[in-house]
Amino acid sequence: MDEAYDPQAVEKKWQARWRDEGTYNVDNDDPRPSFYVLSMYPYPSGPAHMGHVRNYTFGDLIVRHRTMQGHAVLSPFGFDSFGLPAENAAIKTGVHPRVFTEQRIEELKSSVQAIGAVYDWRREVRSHEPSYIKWNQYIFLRMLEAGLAYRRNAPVNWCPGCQTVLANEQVLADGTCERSGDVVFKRDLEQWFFKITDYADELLADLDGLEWPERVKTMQRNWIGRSEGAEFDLAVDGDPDTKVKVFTTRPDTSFGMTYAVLAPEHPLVPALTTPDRQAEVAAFVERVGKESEIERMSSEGALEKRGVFTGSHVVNPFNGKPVPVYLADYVLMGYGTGAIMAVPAEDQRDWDFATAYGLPIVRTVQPPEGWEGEAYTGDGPKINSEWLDGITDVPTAKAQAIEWLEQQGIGEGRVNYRLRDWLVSRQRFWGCPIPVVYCPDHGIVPVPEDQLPVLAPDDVEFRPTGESPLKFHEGFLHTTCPVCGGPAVRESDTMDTFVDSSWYFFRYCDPWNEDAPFDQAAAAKWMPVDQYIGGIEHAILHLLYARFYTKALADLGVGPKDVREPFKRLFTQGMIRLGGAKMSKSKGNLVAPEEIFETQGADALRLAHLFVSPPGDDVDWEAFGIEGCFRFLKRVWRLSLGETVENPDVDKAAHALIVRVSDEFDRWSYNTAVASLMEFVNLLNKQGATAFAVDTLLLLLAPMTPHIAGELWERRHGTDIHKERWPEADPELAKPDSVTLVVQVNGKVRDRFEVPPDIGADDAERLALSSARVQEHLGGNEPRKVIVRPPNLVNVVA
RNA sequence: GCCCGAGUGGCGCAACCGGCUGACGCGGCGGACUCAAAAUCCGUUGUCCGCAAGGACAUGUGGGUUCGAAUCCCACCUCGGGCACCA
Repeated sequence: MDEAYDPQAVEKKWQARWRDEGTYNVDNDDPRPSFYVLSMYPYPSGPAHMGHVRNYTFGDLIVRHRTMQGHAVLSPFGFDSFGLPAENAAIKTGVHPRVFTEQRIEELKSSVQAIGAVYDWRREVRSHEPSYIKWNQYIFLRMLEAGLAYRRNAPVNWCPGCQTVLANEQVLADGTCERSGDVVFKRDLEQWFFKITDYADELLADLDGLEWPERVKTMQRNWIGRSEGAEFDLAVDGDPDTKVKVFTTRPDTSFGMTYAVLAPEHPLVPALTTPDRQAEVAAFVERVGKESEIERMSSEGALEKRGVFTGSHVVNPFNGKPVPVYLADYVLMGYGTGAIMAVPAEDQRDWDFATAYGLPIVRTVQPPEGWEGEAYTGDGPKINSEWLDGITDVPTAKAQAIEWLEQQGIGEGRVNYRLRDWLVSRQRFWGCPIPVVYCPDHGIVPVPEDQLPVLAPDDVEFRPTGESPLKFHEGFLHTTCPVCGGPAVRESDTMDTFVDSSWYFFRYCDPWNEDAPFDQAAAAKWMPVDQYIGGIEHAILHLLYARFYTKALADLGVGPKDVREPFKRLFTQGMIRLGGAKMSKSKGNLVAPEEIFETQGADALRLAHLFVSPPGDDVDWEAFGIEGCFRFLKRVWRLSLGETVENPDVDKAAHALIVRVSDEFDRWSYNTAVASLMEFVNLLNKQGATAFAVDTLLLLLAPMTPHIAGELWERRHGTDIHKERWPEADPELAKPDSVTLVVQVNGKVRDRFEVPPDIGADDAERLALSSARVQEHLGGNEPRKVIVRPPNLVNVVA
């Protein structure tokens, strides 16, 4: 009994057992009801940090809890093992990215196991392995075949110092290259895209059915950015065959159009520029072309410098009046039609521009009485709008304007999205090669399926040029055309690593499959993921791409037809800070989980993560009550191995505890669940521990602190607690014998009574009025009113 | 600027449906054990007044609804996050 709690010994023993026994392996024909729990697969960056620990603690708790509840729980793990850091390391040290990456994987894997988190390791997936690359490429080709993957010329970030394209993430906030410090500018290049915009509407609509945090759904809605409006033609004044197409969300305001604006890159700019405006327009277009995205998007800067008059006019089809055509840097070629009608009275930005350039302002919506603002964007009756006048609300006017455009045959109702197609090609080595070749005679030719995977060669040289070594590897580059057998060139770009992470959760269902990315029936058994867990930083990119992929796979016949959303429930955990700052390697303020494993142990650390705050909140490491949790576990240890007593009151409390903690687990209220267990241990220390109480305590602790729970249960019973069922309370015993009746006078607590839970209203009132303290506060007067809420409260109103 | 979210002891937080504010833990204070320390255990701990019994005041600020508000409504302040020329 005097043996002290030794977390290191206990944790090592149980981790080895789970690994060797495969306790949490689960087969695809498991008859129990299935449940899929998944933590986002990590980029392997070395040993786990506190963020990982937090993530995997919640995931593991759910895996173990659901298993105890009788589910077959799929809990796989893998690695997002392609990516830039490994390539940068290769350039610096000459070590091949694979060697570098696999070392990091082993480090991360071993510290994930040291947390005590359990997975079916037979299903491990690593995105850099040929078996994954093959099916990643296969899906790409299916996308290509279906027209969902395409190649086109697009403006991308170009760094002149590195002589290469950069990902958006590599461009710093000030518009410079993170590596060379050069100013990045836009350059047109042939790139591969996925047609995610085909799914814009479905991606938006299906958000409604997901049990995700509202803010993540809102972020996705904003990102997709659906707007309804109309598209119509403006004929050029004096040249009616040339038309400028504009998009607007407010066709009802068209009578108030006093000018039109084109993006500087708009193809009609040369045709619309009159000879006398030539020099000024050319200078403006050149200047905007040289501006970084940051400068251009900045709302600072004098409006007078942000536009230029072309010299031409277009005709407003609504009233036949000509209006001047300007160029402005704030009109973007990539959205809508790259041209707008400007209605300064109902759009603040147009108002500002019109004011700066002395252009007229005509209101078409009557602002409310006392309106003192400038542009009015609210609802109201139409004015100055001929046949729209008299309509009292904007939506009706909008619909009529669209109807008119369609009747006239010059425009139509139209929906636009902010969402752009997904640029997936990267000029990098350490990624999944794009499996196509370019033939002089046959153009883009997919690599035949039986030649997959296309693997990058190992004998490459990593040079600090910023360019992919694949581009210089003659043996890789030169191949033959699968169609004609003639000489052809391989694509040397690789895929964005977000492609890898867009379907790995399907592969986990059937990672052994050699004939397909995964078997449909296996995927249908587990998918969608019942509980997905990860960081909020993936709120848009990964989660949107994975949703797109799931829909596309279903439509391609690769995925199960009915699985159109990958993640039914999503939980995003908070960030870990230290002294207010975000915890990160670069800031050097990392607390290594190893330090805790070697002292208080993984169980104490897990418990501290659960206890410190509600799971979704950001937490500060300084707030962690790791000592208190360690102390608590030591008490549990002593209590469980000590003498037990008989005490029906304590057994009763244990039944109540089961009800309470089960409810707290269901509500993700893990911090209060820990508090409940601590309170219970305090009770056992005072009133003595019964055998049932200790067993209950250990069962409830098992998902949270699995090592110590396993050890103590084994010492008490010789069996494995992790094969036990989650306890169930006897509802009769869980009911309290008495409750506290609070007696208030005028809403202030003046007395308390212990009463039976089924006390009647009359008895409660009588008891309350019998209180000397209540009578004192009544001062001899009759109460004006008595509110009775048995069995908890009586409020006497004096 | 717009859209979310949050403000409760010295600190992390709890109070689930409008009904005992501060559970649980950290920290502090006092004590036991010890030559001493660590570990462990016990007590105490919102503020103010009072010897005490007790009382008053307390959930960012100001109003409101209600027998009763941390909780609901209105206005404002502060902090955190997201979006930000998207026509």
